[in-house]
Amino acid sequence: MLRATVLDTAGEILAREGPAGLTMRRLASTLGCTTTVLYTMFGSKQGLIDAMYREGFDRLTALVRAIPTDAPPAERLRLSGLAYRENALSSPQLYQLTFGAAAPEHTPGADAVAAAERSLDALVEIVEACIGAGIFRREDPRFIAQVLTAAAHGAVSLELSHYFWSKTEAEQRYTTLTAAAAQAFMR
Amino acid sequence: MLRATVLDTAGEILAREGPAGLTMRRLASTLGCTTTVLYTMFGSKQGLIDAMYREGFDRLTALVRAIPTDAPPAERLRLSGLAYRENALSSPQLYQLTFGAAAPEHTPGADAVAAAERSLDALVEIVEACIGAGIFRREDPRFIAQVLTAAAHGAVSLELSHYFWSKTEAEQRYTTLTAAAAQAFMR
DNA sequence: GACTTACAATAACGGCGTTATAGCACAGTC
DNA sequence: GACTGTGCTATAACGCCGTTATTGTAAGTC
Repeated sequence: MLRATVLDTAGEILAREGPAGLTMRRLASTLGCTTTVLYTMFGSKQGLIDAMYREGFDRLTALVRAIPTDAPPAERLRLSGLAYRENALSSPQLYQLTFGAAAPEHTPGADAVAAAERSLDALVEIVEACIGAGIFRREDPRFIAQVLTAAAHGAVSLELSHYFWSKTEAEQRYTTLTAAAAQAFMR
Repeated sequence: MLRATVLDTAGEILAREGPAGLTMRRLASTLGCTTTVLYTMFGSKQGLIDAMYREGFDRLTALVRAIPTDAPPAERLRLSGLAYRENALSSPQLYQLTFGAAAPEHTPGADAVAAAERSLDALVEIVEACIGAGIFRREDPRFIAQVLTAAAHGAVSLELSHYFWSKTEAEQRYTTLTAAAAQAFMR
């Protein structure tokens, strides 16, 4: 039983039926195996969620890293903002998992935290490029990246809360807020 | 058995032991009653969560409404931003409940949605005052309030995610982001 | 006094995370 | 070839969960 297969199937169940549908028994029966296998592979359900965590962050990291580094810094920043939202909307359940909304009590392990850090690092590099190009003021790039992430997360998170406000203005709210956050650091 | 007593106790359990500790059986035994009472009172666990939802939003609404309306609009806006964060930090579990992080799958009922709307309305009024005072441009006050809320939520939500980044800069991130969001609508 | 209501106690249903037990198949090693 | 470990299987159990049904009791209302 390949680890990647298990994680893929878990992701499918999560996307199709939500967090409550993702149980160890259900995952095992979908895979055609027993729960024992899952417990030897991940240790616990928390271990499984942790692994999905990692995958969710790694996916975002890959998207941001796919932006050509030779593009103008402002364009890289814009594209990373779009990538963040598109990634979240394309697999909302996984997104809510990575940001604690789908698995409260979780307390991610060291691996998951490291994956989250790596995802932030990708944005930090772009922020540094913007500072180098004179777009941003010379401030702590990590702090800037955190504020930008908070802006993106706030808009996307409320957009995904599926009962809040009209959908039609969601994109406008997102671009307005992320642009406002970036503007705050421009010289 | 008073409804308010039940909700208070549920809130205490939630705050003390987190979402996983809040079970119907546990709540009943803490109250010294049987689960039957809870089910006749709330219909289901979802009904109970819905009621807590309402309470969480009503609390925020009350805090914002407590800001004196004769204060300068800019000051009212600043105070409402502080109130939002303080309310979230004072009862983080309830905050995460109201914003879907502690009870995924929930799909709040009409009452809960109405309470959320009322909470937004309180901010809309302040935004309107800011427009009237010439601080904000003449745009849809509801849209402005939504973007401001998204900014506040994004910063607080990541602050509460308890594994993300350093705590020490949390306040600075919050004020920076909310100020940036407000700045975007100033003339 | 009859009737409704709110509660109590008890028990059950199926599902959950998790663990234990026991057995089977195949790899590598001596 | 025998031995050992490893990965899997099947089965079952523990205690918890949300939820419901049954039965009974006490208080308040008409």
